[in-house]
Amino acid sequence: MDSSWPENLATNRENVIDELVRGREYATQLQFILHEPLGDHGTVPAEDLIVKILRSFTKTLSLLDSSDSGEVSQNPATTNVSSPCFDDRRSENSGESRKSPALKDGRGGYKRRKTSNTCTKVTPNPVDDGHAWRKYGQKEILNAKYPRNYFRCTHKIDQGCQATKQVQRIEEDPPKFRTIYMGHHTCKDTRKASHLILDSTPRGSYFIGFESNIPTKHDHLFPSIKQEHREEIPSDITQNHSSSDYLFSSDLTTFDTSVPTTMLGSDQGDVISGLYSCTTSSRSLDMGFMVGSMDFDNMFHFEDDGFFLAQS
DNA sequence: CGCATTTGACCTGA
DNA sequence: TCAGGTCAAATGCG
Repeated sequence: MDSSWPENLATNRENVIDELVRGREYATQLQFILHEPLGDHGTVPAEDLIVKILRSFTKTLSLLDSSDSGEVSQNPATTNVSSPCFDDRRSENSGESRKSPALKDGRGGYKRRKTSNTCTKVTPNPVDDGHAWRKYGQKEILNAKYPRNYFRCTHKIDQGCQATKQVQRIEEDPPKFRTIYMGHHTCKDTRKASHLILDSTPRGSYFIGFESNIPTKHDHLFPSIKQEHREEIPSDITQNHSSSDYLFSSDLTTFDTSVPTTMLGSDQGDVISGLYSCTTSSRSLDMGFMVGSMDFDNMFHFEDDGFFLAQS
């Protein structure tokens, strides 16, 4: 971020902050209600709050959109910042556009995605985002020491989930892995939600847990991913920072808050920006929140032009 | 036997 | 033209 937001953006920025603060308040109220679901709040107020929260986010996004935040996307893809998280490129649907009739083996024929709408994350070890991934390719990259690994959601076939990610080791000594998320999970991966709920609920607190810093031996690079499913979140999540990382990024993101909500605005923002560089050029925010025992990721999806309730 | 990974071929965008 | 992204046959593993 360079410190120079255009002046006319200053107001916009204030508005954005204002909206975010408001949204946070709504979320806090909602959290309160969720803790007493049987109270006299009933479900209607909760839904009402949800609507307000969504509206707040929408407004924020549109503000950001209008200001065309020049702060982000100037980062090259090689940094840990990248363009928007939500990936609408999937409309082209890589696999389905195989057309070339004269294919040997019937291979190839896909539409290569453009490098847009991705969310990049750099971590000390391959991440587990709670989703099930299946490796579908590996490629040596020019000028890169390590090959890049390509993963798609395991539910691509059965649920048509279009989420993919690329994982590449970028450093050896302090091990560093760059994970690029693309696409949007449309699958219902109940595993993630249930784990998160189970793990976090008892604590009753909130906190953003990201990377598991448990040093893994990358004997084969992505032990966790290889299993292609579930790295469970160890139940001793308290003593270790939560082991799975719960991203703040497109879809793979789950916001595991475990810090008092009052902290949400400031400190965690730093944490987030340190690990993730998901850019939200507005339209592409897709975050999942863990509030109390509720996984927002299962409730909302942030779509291109707003949000919609995905039900719960 | 079913499913995941490996790996070389193929295709596309720059 | 080439680097990168994806496909799918072959292979391995549980």
